[in-house]
Amino acid sequence: MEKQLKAVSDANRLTLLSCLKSGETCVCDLVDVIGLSQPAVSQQLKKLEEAGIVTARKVGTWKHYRIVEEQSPAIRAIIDQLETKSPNQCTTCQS
Amino acid sequence: MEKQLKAVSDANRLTLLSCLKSGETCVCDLVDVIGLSQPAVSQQLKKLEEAGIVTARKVGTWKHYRIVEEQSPAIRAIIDQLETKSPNQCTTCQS
DNA sequence: TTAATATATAAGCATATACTTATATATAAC
DNA sequence: GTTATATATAAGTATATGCTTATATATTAA
Repeated sequence: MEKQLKAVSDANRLTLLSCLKSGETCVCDLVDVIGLSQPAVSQQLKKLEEAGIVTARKVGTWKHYRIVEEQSPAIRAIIDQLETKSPNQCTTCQS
Repeated sequence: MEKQLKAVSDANRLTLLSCLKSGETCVCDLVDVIGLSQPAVSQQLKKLEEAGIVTARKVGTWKHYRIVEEQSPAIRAIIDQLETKSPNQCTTCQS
């Protein structure tokens, strides 16, 4: 429980989750939204993944992240409480 | 939201909340449970208080902390998911 | 095969966090 | 008033966190 809560208790990671609420999103689109460097976003996504909150699917060079459906009630409630944010989709990585 | 999540994403503070689920508890009893120094517990309680998750009532030299009833769904769900832990009550500060 | 692109990992660094010990404050007991 | 007790605050320090830049890896395109 602590690990999952640590994973979501960060403004940037909450923003990532807001974006992922709109559906599967590739890393490059998330980078545009967050306004951090690509490695920073990659590292944040890794934390969310290690906590079991998001998962990823590789499509060519791209990687599409999404929120794991099955969640504890607490994590579910946190995600539900986030606004949904729709990042612009880059033209290259639409699958 | 971030502030509240940061406040609860710590093992010791989650344990404090577990204890407070059993009802109003004075600091000295919480110190016994946590096994940290008294100042450490005091500081953790302050974080929870500043996040609006707990509140306190002073009774003489003692201070009784309790969980704030009204909570956002997310924080509510987190607290609900914690087990209830009943700390031993010290003989002096029973009010 | 070479160049370009998407993502991940590594290393370094600045800031945040969470303890500790020491001390302050407030109340109670004598 | 003096002493003891409960709690809070302050200062110091070790570790964790979250960026950055540089580099590695994998895939695609030419």
